[in-house]
Amino acid sequence: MDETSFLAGYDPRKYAAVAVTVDVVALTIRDGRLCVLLVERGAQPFAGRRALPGGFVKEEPLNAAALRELAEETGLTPGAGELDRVHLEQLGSYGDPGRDPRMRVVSVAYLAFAPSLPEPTAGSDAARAYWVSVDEAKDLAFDHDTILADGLERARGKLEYTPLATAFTGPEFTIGELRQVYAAVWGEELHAGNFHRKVLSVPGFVESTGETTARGGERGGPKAKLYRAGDARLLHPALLRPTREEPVR
Amino acid sequence: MDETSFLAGYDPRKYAAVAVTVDVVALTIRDGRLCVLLVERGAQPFAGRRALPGGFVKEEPLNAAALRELAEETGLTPGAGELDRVHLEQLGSYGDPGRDPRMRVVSVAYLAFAPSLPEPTAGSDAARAYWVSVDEAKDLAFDHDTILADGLERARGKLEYTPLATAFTGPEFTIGELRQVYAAVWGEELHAGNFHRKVLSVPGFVESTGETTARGGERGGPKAKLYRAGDARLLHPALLRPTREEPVR
DNA sequence: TAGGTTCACCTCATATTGAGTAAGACTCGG
DNA sequence: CCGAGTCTTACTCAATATGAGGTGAACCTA
Repeated sequence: MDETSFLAGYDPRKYAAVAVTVDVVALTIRDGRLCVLLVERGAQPFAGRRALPGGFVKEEPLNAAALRELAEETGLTPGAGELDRVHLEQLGSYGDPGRDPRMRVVSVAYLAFAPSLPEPTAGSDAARAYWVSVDEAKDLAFDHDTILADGLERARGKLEYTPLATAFTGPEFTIGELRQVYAAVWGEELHAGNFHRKVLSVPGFVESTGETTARGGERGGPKAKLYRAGDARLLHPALLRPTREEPVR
Repeated sequence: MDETSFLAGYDPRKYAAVAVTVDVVALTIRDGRLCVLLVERGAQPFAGRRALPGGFVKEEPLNAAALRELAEETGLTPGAGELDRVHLEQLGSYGDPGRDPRMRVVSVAYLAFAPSLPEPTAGSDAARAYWVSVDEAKDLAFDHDTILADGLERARGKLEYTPLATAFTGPEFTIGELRQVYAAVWGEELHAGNFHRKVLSVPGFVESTGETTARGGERGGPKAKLYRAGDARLLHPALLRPTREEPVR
């Protein structure tokens, strides 16, 4: 059988007993705290419970579906530049039978890093969406607790060996702001002097704009130099998390 | 319409035009070369082309589907212990429209590390499967070239910060054998003295059995001490690849 | 037995890190 | 306007990790 006649007699519906969705772990930093975008579910199952934003994949690539869902829930429009600075990467797929009580659903999870975005405005799909500190994001619907935990662990690791912390800041930032991103994601303070030395010593991590902030910090301190993201895609050597005591056994 | 209302009263057979498969990048080391398990496709599309082993997901978890496909293609039986030492992890999902000419197929790719396994025996499903040096694994069906490349990059990275190199060896191994695993996966020789020092200095990487090999190496040299895998799940500090010259920009 | 190979150590120079100190520049509250 | 407190930036110093190379003895094959 040649390929043409094979395709002609092929019935896709024969195999399709599985639905494919995308779920998005969208992270941002608000007031120095790492936050995740959640939606309130309106219908069964898990009605009233919070969940990660997501939905069915249409005739589009998987990452396009994730970006579309993110745009719909935040009320921001892709293509208008608002989501250009969002970093999006695939996290993994979750497809255990029974993870959705109605049918077999395989969900492709995505991880997004966003600069501080506005609170989703009412009046749209996004009305049910809001940012929640990751510490308070528990008891989510489906297996979204697991997906969120995996996303957080991935994010923490990514900050070690990639310059993606800059995806959480504005286009220009100070070393202190960058340090606060690391502190929020890792959940611990960093030694300011060593961090400063390290960031400037890794080639391609940041580049100076030659400018400084117009004012000092809110609580004092001198004007800080401004930087923008460099062209490195990997940090070498990496910026390792402070002593995780013993390595995971 | 949100996910919930969409799913209510949903008949998957009626609408779903998407199928879910698993594909497996199974790696092993044969004669000092990193090899991947490929199958020869017998049916359209891509009949006669080589492809990664894989197939449709049944009523089972995704990782179980991957292990089942691996077992079917190698002729080994899960549960009989032969596949117990195989490390299996999810690599990622590939779902671009058009990647399969028949219909929308989302494939969840898995990465497997196996000790040197026998050549798949004829007479079974596995008759069409064989190990191929990764250097010669090109022009695969579907987007399997991309999946393989992603798997190789993941494997190379995993060796840096996890003790998974031991998944390529037998239960007991010498430091030299372990070094050859790294050399095969990374594609470059390592400094024997420094490697030896490093492996023994990382807590939990390997533990001594107190035994030595019965004979020296085939080409000379003293009997080597034997080790088994330790209980660490992460290497700290990591065992970094030799200078990748400039970091990836 | 000769020659080459490998293992298990070792040294030494250089990088990198964690911790602490310090000089100024700046803010805010009084 | 003053003083207390904050923050940036830069420095030192010790401990640790890495890259390169060397040594002696065990062991193989020829």
